[in-house]
Amino acid sequence: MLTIGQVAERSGVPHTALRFYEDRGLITSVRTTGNQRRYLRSVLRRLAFIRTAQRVGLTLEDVRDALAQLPDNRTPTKSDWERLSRSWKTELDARIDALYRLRDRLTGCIGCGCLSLRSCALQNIDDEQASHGPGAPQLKPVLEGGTL
Amino acid sequence: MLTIGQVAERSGVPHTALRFYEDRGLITSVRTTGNQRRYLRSVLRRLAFIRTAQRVGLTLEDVRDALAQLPDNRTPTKSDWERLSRSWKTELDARIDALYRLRDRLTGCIGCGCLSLRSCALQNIDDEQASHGPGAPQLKPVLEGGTL
DNA sequence: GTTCAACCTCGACCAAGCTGGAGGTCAAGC
DNA sequence: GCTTGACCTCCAGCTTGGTCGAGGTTGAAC
Repeated sequence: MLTIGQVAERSGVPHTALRFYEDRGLITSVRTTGNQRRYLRSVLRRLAFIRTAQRVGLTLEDVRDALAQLPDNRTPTKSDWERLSRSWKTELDARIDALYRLRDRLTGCIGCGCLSLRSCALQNIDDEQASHGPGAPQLKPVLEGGTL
Repeated sequence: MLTIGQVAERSGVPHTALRFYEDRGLITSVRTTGNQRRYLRSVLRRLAFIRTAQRVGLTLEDVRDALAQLPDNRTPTKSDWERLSRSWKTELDARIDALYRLRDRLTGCIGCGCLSLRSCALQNIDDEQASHGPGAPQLKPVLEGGTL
């Protein structure tokens, strides 16, 4: 069993954040008779998961919901993992796609020579939209990644 | 030139957010003699860029810094684009990698059968760490995506 | 020339994701 | 048994990324 200080040191997550995560139900601890927190080593894995997920733009609520699917005090079954994985895969795939589009639009734009606002496809997205006729909102699909 | 209402409708970005973005220097407008905002159509492209970037976890400050590299009132040169692209590519690549690892750990875990805490690699990351000896913090590389 | 939706500013407020301090307790070492 | 650093519980405050409402102005249409 690890103290909060040991977990903070090993995980690189400040003790203040550890209490905050516990408060929000992302991690759990047991208490000593003197009311101090003690953590299972498995909390380090959860913390790695949490921080990675956060770094790629998922909220703590997303993470909490995902982790809630994993049992705390029994061995996770195959279907535990399947449920967690299924629910995340779609979201992660969508984010990966969005990143690719963002990156490729940028690097692609170098390739195109991009010396003019008039001749660059990236520059002229909204002109294309305008040419579809006035009035109807056309940006939504763009925002979803269609033609950024 | 578009009014704030037209931009809001076409982009799907609330007018409150548009003023907020302008305040933070992410977009610009010109004013009518009566002090109302008018936008170039190119603001729609910027908004698409902003929302996509946000969705994948970049901050408005990241976006502002990137967009600041693009000239507002002249045609961007090839080197304008190269600079923007270079500075983002590394960051985007890193985020894409992190997402892949997160996703593959999850889906990979289904494949492994994962019926036991003892036999699952994902479950045992921290045990491996512990086996490197006590004391030294080992999670940082995990957090960076090394072994989640 | 009046109407009225759409616009303006400004400041309060919100939620998420924390940090830091005050004031007090625990526990391992001397 | 006393010290001292690590721990505890509040709770206030910070930053980011906005929203909402009050109170006033603009401008296109009738």
